[in-house]
Formats: sequence, C-alpha cells, structure tokens
Amino acid sequence: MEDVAEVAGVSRGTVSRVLNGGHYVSPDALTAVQRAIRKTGYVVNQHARSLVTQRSDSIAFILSDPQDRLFEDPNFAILLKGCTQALAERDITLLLTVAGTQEDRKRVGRWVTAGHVDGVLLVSEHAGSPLINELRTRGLPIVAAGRPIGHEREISYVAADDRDGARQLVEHLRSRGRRRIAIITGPIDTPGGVDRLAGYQDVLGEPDPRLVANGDYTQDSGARAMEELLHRAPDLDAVFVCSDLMALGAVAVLQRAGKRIPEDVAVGGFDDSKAAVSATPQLTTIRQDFARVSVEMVRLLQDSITSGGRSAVILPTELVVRDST
Amino acid sequence: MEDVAEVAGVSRGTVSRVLNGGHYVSPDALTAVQRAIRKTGYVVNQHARSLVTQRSDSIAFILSDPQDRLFEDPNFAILLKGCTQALAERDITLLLTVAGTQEDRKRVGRWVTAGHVDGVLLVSEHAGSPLINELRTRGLPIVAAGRPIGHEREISYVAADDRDGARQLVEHLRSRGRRRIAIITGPIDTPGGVDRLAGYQDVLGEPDPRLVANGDYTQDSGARAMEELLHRAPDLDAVFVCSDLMALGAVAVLQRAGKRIPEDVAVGGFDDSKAAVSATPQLTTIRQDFARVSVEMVRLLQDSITSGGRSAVILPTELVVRDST
DNA sequence: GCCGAGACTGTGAGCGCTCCCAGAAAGTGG
DNA sequence: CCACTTTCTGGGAGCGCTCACAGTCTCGGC
Repeated sequence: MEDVAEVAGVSRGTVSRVLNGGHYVSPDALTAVQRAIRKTGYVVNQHARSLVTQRSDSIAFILSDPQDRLFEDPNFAILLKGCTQALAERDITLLLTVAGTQEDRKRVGRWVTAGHVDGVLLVSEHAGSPLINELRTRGLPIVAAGRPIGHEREISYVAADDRDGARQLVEHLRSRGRRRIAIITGPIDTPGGVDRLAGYQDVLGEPDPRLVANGDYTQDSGARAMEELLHRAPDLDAVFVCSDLMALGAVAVLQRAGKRIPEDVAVGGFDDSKAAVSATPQLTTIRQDFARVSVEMVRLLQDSITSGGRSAVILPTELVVRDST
Repeated sequence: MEDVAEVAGVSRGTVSRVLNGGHYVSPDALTAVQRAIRKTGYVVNQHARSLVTQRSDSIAFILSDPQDRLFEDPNFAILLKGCTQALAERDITLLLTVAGTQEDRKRVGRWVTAGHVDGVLLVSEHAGSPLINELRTRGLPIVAAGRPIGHEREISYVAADDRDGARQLVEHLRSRGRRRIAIITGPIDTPGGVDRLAGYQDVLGEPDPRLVANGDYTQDSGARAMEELLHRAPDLDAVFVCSDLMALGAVAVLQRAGKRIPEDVAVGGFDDSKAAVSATPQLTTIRQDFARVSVEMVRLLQDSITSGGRSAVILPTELVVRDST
C-alpha cells in the first residue's frame, strides 16, 4: 500500500480513501491511485483490514443436519445457490460449514465465535440444538431458514408458510371427495414436521392415529412410512406426504401394492421440487419459493449486522395441482 | 491476550507459545495459561494471526461450473463432503465458492488472490478457463479434481483412471457379444469427456461417427443423445454412457422405443452413483471412488502448501456388473 | 478583505497477534 | 568450580491496514 502511495505520489491515507469509496479524494489523486494500483498489481490484505475494522465481510452458512441431506435434498442446494448469489452481489463471502455431529457443532461454534464471520445463516437446525444458544451468547447475528423451534422470539428467521400450505393441500384433497386422508410427516423436531401436521389437523381435526406416519424427508423413509400406512389403514384414499422426495418413495410403494394414482389413492407432496414433475404421475404439491427464502435471509442478516434488529418473514405457499390428485 | 497473560501471571509471549503448541513452556505456566484462557473465554483473533503469519488456515473449494450441476450431479456433493471432513480434521476451513459465469470467475480470481486462502481445490474446471492461469501467476497452490486439460505438468491433480475404466466397460460389452457399441460422451472440454472416449477407441479403434453422441452429464442430455443415436444407428446393440445420470435418460428413451435392456441393447454407465442401483434394470457401471479422490486432493494440497511440490494421483477404476449388460 | 464552511491531504496511533532476541534459570560434563 | 548447552521467559518490533485528527487550500457570502 505504501508502494502504491509512492507510485501515485500521495499518502497511505489517500490510497485508503480510494479503496473505501473514494470520498474526499480529488479526481487527480483518484486516477493516479487507480493507475498505481493497476501498475503494482496491488490487492488489499483482508486480514489487516479486518483487524482494524473488526469485520470480516463474510458470513457462515451452517448446515446443521445429522445426515447427508445436502446430497439428497435439492432444497438445500437451491438455498445455497440463492444465498451465494445474493451475497456475491454485496461482495460478501459465503463460508459453507457442515455441522452434522454434535462434535462438529462444538467445533463450528468455536470457529464461528473466533471472529471469522460477521453473521450466520442457520439451515436445518433441529429443536434443542445447543448451537443456537452458543451463538446467541456471543451476540452473533443469526438468521435461520425455517422457524427455529423454541427460539422464535430470539433470532430472525425466514420461513415458508408451512401450516397454510398443508391446509391448502388437505383441503384440496377433501374437495376431491377424499375422506380417509393419511399423512406422512417430516421429523417432529423440525418446523416442517410440526407445522405441516398442524395444518393437516386444522382441516381434519384430531387425526386417526392409524393415518399418521413419520418420515425424515428421505425417499426411503417415505416408502417405509407408506408401507406402514397401507398396513394399518388399507382403506385410505389419499395421503399427504410432507416432501416430494418422500412422496416419490410413497408412490413407488402404492404402485407396487397395485393402487392406481389418483383413482385409488390421491397423493400430495410438498416443495414443488424437480422430483414432483419428473414423477409419474406428476405430483400435486405445495410450492415454496426457496430462491426467495435465500434472498430474504441475506437481507435480514445484513439488517441484523448493521442495525442489530430481529425480525421474521413468512412467505406464502401455493398449491400446484397436477395429476396425482 | 494481554488479559489472559495478566490473569495467568505470565507475558504475552508465553500465552502465544501455549496457543501454538506449548513448546518451551513450563508445566506450571502451561496450566496457568490454560486456566486463564478458560476463565476469560478468550479466543484468538484469526485476522491478527493471519496478518503476521501470512497464512489463513483456510482453503477454497472452487466449483467452476454452472451452478445447477451441484444439484443434479451427486459426485460434487460427495467430493464436497469428503473435502470438508478431511480439512476439518486438519483444522482448516473450507470456503465454498461457485464460479459459474465468466464474470464469477473474475471475481473469484480477485478474491482468492487477495490472500483469503492458502490454496485452492479446483473442481470441474473446463479446458481453456482463464482461472487456472490467473491463480498460477499468483503462485497459489492448486489441486484439481480430474485431469486439468492443458495444465497437466503445471498443477497437481487427482483423477480416476477414466480411460482405463472406459476400456474395461467396453471390453465387457464386447465379451457379452455386442458388436454395434455406441457411446454417449461427456463434454469434450472435460477430461471425463475426452478420456472415456479415448478408452472406447482403445478397444474399438476409430469409431463409426454414427455411434458417437455428446451429452453434458445431465439426465436430459443423455435422453437427447440416445434419441439421436437410435435415429442414426437403429441397429446398435449396446451403448456406453459416460455417466450414470445420462444413462438414466438413455434407458428411459430406449424403453420408450420398445427396446429391452439388456436383451436388445446393453447399457453401461459410469460413476457407480446411487442412480445406478436405483435404476431398473440396475446399471452395470464403472466405480470411481470420489471419497478417496477428496482425501487425496486435500493431502496433495497440503503438501503443496508446505513444500511447494507438484504431483498427480491417478486412482484405479473398477467395473461393477449389474443387470443392464 | 475577512471569515467560516467545505473539500482534500498527510501523519500517528493502534487493531491483536507472532517472531526474534536477549537474558535468566536449570541442567551437564570435565 | 567453571564453561557450555538447553529450557524457559519477557519485551520490542512490526505484519498492513483504517481511523481520527490536524492541517492546507479553495470558495462563496457579507
């Protein structure tokens, strides 16, 4: 930097001003410095800058999930893509961190609080995870994807309206004349697990326990849950599966059991992922706009970093009717 | 840090020594410092450390591809997961960066050379990309996944033995009595595109151009290529598809055309991904061990960072025979 | 012509750490 | 007992930057 200053015939201070927006710099000095920068091939040392500004201009994307879900669930990929883009536009670096095991979470907690990042995007945090508390005590800005169960009033989050989406889908199934509507839920320690079940109950009231089975959003778990349901309630005429991926598994089981879709059993999914359209029959599902979620998350996080506030954004969900209902 | 020193009754120097391995520190001082660290909740400031050490203890994972591939191609996910783990064990942070567009690559180039990282893992770099040259002029350690076309002697890389894998598969098809063996290649500016075709040619010699079609590793492109092949060479009795995902598309087209697999047309894939076993019929394919690739990449990169060397690792590939041939 | 309000510039201090060096203390061999 | 090495310690310097401050210069208003 001193070199640049010398080449440009100005002082360090002026170079610094050029680097940080160019306010209070004369046109002559500006061009001289810019030329000197190009000539010397100078690039700022982020570490030195961060040392004095106490900011790192980077944020962490923490994927906090026990399984290899990133690889199976396309929703994560969409979120990641959206956040990467939204942050790149703001010249902020995204650091991806996977914290599957409890030990990982410890390590990540340490790492994050060491000042590496200005804020945290929390994805797929299950209820009761210690990570949130640790981050909160450090005062780090956080935005969660999905309602952070037990922390709704403490940290910002962006979520799709799971409950309303579930309501829409179940009402749609009823309007199609279905009366024995089963549900395959997500994990009950995730908002998608809890809230979609709640939406189902909003429409149908307290459910027959034989019509409820749990999954973990994977295709396999959807298949297993469907088998269980068929065994317990062979007379079901519809099933609301809380993710498209699980719905794929459920559809395969139904078809193997000789059920026609949608004639014998109507199937509704959730997410409106690629899988929904590539399935046969194409799935009726609930669209949630993950691209929008990521944009909102980044916006909220930056708000939180600069002004320290806290807020929640609930995005609408939309019924997409296709061939499976 | 000064606080820790005071609490422990020692100097900054001693605290620093404890933080960096504890050599030349008396047992008394060691325990005193450790207790003081716990008491004060001290965590090192990475930026200050990096400023003096000129290291960042983090590396970049640059995915240089249109972003949608991350979602569709599970190989990336496996690589990413493997690298994350291998680096976590070494207490090195992985920064994921997606550089799909040319403009992205510029931005990433700038960013990487700003000293944010000690090295770079390059994934899915196409031939002729300017990124490699820019990184090389900065003298940054690089390890590529897959043979970096045109830079084999300049930068380190880890690759599966694509050519031999292709040979194995095509020879297997021949041993099954197939005589009209077509190929659906990957993009011809990627090593997987070039080398697998070369392996095919090793066995069959210069191919009938009607038996060669190009894809881009996506399922759709596999389907399109298969349609083309069926049109141009309706008498083909086998097809070597250069990725499992494309093979899925090809299989669907063949089945729609009334061809039985493997009776009428044998199909071979590449990757041994999950898709290969979930397909019907299950795919004969070539296994390449991506988990191993990621481990080797991290090892090579660290070698390169510490000792500055350059080397290449070619991992063996293995034929996995299933029902499609 | 003087004054005050900008616009612009250079300089010193210091962010929190590691590294080097000088020196004290402790151990080793003759 | 004295050299001599080895272990251990503290303090100064400085990594490359930003920020606050003091100072200069210009210009419009009275």
